[in-house]
Amino acid sequence: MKRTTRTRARIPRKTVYRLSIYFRCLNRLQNNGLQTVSSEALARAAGVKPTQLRKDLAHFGQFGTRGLGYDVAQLSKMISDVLGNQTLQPVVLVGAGNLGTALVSYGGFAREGFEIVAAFDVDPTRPRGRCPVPIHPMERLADFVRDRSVKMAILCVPAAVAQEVANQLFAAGLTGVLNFAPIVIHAPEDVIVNNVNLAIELENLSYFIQDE
Amino acid sequence: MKRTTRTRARIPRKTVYRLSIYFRCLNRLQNNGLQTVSSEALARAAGVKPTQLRKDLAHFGQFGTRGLGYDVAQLSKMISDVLGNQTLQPVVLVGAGNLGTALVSYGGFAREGFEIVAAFDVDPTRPRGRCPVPIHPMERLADFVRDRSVKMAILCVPAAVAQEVANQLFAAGLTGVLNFAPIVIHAPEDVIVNNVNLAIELENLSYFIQDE
DNA sequence: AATTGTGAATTGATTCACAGCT
DNA sequence: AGCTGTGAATCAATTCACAATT
Repeated sequence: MKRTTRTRARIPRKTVYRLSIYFRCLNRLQNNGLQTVSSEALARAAGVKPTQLRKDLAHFGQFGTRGLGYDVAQLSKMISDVLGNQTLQPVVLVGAGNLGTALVSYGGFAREGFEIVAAFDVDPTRPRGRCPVPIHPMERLADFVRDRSVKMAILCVPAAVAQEVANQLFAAGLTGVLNFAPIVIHAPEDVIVNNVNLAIELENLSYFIQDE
Repeated sequence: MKRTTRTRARIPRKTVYRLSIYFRCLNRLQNNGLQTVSSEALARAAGVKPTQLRKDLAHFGQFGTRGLGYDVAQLSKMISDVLGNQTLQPVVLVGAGNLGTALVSYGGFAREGFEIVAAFDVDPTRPRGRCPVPIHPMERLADFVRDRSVKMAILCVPAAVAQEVANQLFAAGLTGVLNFAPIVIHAPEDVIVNNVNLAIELENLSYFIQDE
C-alpha cells in the first residue's frame, strides 16, 4: 500500500534515528552516481545489519525490487518524505553562552533543513564571538515563540535555570526541545525532549574503553 | 587495579548511561543536604521508574536498606567508582572549527573529570575565537596520542576526512572516540565510537512532534 | 542467481508483583 | 509500615531462515 491515508503507525524512535542515517548514506551514494543499492551494501555503509535495514523500511511499505535492490533516488525520496525534512523548520536557541553561540555558528543545522531564527539570553550584550542571528533578551522569548509558532528549541542554558526556562517554552506552545543542559527536564506529555549530554557521552566512553 | 578480580559483567550501555544520570541527581540531593533517598524519589528526579533504578543498581550489588532507602553519599561513591570518574582522563580534540573550538571552551567537560589536553587542526593559525588549549597541526597528532597514551578523542572534523583521521587515531592506539562528524565511522573491534549527530537529533525531534 | 520481505525465534530491556528486611 | 531486591512476566528490538519475486 502506498501509505496515503495512513494514520502514522507508531514507529520506534531507534528506527527513525536510523532512517536519518540511511538518508545520509543514500545521498552520498547518489553523489557517487549510484543508481541502485542492495540492503547488504547500504547496511554496511550505515553500520547496521541488512535485516535490520529491511525491517526498518518495512514499517513504511515495500520499496525494493527482489533480485536487484533499491533505487537510490526513490528510497532517498521516501525517507525524506517520512522524516518531513523537505520543509524548513524554524528553531530558536535559548542560552547564548559558549556552547550556544557555537551551535548557532555551526553550519550543520542550516545545511540539513533547520534554521535557527533567533537566539535568546539573559544578557544579550555580554561579550561573545560573532553570532550570526540576533540575540534577544529572555523577556521576549515567550512572545516570539507564540507569535511565530516556533515548535522547537535548542536549550543551552545553565542547569540551574533549565527547568524554569523550559516551562516558559512549554507554556508558549513549543513542543520539541533539544536539551544540552545537564539536567533531566520534566515536560508535559505532548512535548518531546531529546537530551544531548556531552559530559555523559564522554563518561560513557571512558567506562567502556576500560574493559580492554 | 580497582574492581578486584571480578571480570566485569557485561553491563548494558543504557544502564551505564543512566548511572551517569543518577550520579548527577545524587550530587544535587547531597548539595541540598539530603542524607538518604528512596528509589521512588531518586527515580523521579532521574526521570525513570523506581524498578528500573533498582534493577540498574542490582547489576553491581546491594546498596540500599529496606524500609529506609539509599544513603546518598554512599550510593554516589559507588557509582563514581563504577564509572571510574575519579581519575582525570586526558582527551584530545581533533578539528578546531566552529564546533570544536566551542567544545574546548565549554566548561562542561573539565567540570566532570575530563581534561582536553590539546587540540589539532589542519590549519592551527586560521582565525577563530579564543581557544584555551594549544592548537597543533595535524602532523603532530599521531605522535602526541602515542607519547601521552591518550585514550579518547573528540572528533569534530568535516565528514569528508573523518574516517581518515579516525584511522590515524586508531593506529596510534586510541580506543575511544566521541564523534561529531555526520558520518558513520568504521572502527576496529576494540574501539568504541559514540556518535553525537546534532542534525539527526533535531530531525528526530521534528519527526515526533509532528504527531500531535 | 540475486535479493527483498517477513513470520518465527531469539535476545534484551522493562515492568510487575511480592517475598524479605529493617 | 515502608522500601529494597529479585524471579517471573511482559514488552520491544534484533536476527534468523526461508519463501517469494524479478
